[in-house]
Amino acid sequence: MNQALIIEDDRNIVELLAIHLKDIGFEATRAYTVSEGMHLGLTQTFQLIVLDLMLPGGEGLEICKKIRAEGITTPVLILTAKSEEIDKVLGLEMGADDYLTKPFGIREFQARVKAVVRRSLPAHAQPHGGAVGAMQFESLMIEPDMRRVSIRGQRVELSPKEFELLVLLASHPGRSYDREELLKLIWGYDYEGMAHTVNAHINRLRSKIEPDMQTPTYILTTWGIGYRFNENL
Amino acid sequence: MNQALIIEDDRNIVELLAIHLKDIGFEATRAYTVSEGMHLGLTQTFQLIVLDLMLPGGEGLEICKKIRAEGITTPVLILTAKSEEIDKVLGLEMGADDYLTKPFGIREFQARVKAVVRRSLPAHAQPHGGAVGAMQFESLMIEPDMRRVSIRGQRVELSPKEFELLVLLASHPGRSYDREELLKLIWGYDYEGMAHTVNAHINRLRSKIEPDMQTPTYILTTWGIGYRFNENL
DNA sequence: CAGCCTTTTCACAACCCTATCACAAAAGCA
DNA sequence: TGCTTTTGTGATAGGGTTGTGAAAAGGCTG
Repeated sequence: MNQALIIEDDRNIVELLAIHLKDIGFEATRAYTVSEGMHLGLTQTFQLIVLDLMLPGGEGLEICKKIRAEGITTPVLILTAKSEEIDKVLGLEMGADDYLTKPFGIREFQARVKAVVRRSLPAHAQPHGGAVGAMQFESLMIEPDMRRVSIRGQRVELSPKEFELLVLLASHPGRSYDREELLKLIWGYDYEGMAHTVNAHINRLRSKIEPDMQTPTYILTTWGIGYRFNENL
Repeated sequence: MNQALIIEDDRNIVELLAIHLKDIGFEATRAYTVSEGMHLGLTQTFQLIVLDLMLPGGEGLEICKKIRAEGITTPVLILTAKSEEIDKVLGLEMGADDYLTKPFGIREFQARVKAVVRRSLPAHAQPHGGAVGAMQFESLMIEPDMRRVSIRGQRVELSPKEFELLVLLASHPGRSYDREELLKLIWGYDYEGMAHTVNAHINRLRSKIEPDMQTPTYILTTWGIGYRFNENL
């Protein structure tokens, strides 16, 4: 399994990241301070480093700089608070590969991790470009790469949230997600909204893709829990 | 598949180039130093060499010179920082076929690669006349090779950015590109401008090719994401 | 079958995103 | 160099999306 180094002082976030890194094939090593992170980063080998910029006891960027100075090319994904957007430039100049502003959605985190890691691999190890990951269920076609959803070849206009919900659910047919989980995954790990919001979005999504709203074909309700994508298609 | 040699010390750029060379049919061999590059360039056969001028441990141009001295005619595409424009003359005199200043847009990189490689092939291997790869959508005709766009046979004058945007979008109808992606592809891999800039260009482009600005025919908006070319034409 | 809890549906205000215009800076050209 | 075109960005108006309340409908439990 791939090794990831998380350098972040907020333990809740560390565990959250660790869990979702595991989903996509990473085992996480944890560092809660700059010195810890620096030490681990220089002495062990990782396929990914996740680095919080705002760390007590030192500027997070120093780690990035130092690691690059040592000739280590491990992809680095930087986490930064919203107000520090200026650091984007700085981060990329220091050798970071991508950055994410808090609070971010877990799905976006996973997507960015996959992207930077993919870039770090040699070209011949790349999965083929184009329509990778297209999914079809009866007359519903989902093409995440093109950001297109169509029914019987006819494109359906989905809002960002609707699209993300559909892709997430359709990626794991039969698995039920409760509303809190969906909020974490799509809205962000510390989103302060009501779970009820998810209902409204599912409702709007269904109205766009379901032939019959009374008896949904694709997005089913797991009563008392949340929603799932129909696994019998 | 064609073989390309990339000689460049920044690994991020190397991988970026490798990925996009693959798009246009090249398999990349990587060299991170002058000596590596020199050795590979002299001992293996490539259909393309991409060479960074600013390499640690030696003048990049030496590689070019040496290779040409050995009678190797592989097309060489030179990468150079903006301030070193003087080197253009020098590079071309040393036997380079084209050059590109950093940061460059991925699309431009691909276009230049295609151009130098095409020039290096014998005349009978050339694709036929100018209209190769022309695209027509209703009354809109796009001829990338001739850098010409026309509506009902009437030529439309597009600025460089407008033209590139149109060709890129029209090359993948139905696929949505977000603004950041367009900036990367057309403006350059580390362009630091605002995504909002894309809006302005799309707006100007539309005003030149769309019959009705209120309901665009060709360039559609993917709300919350970016733009796409109409796939139903 | 009644009561309670969950989900669905609808409406709407606040918010965010896009379209558009204007203008200054930058780049290209003569 | 001076002129023209292109380009980047701010400001603003308009439109779509989103979050939430409230009521209706549906399912579970005793």
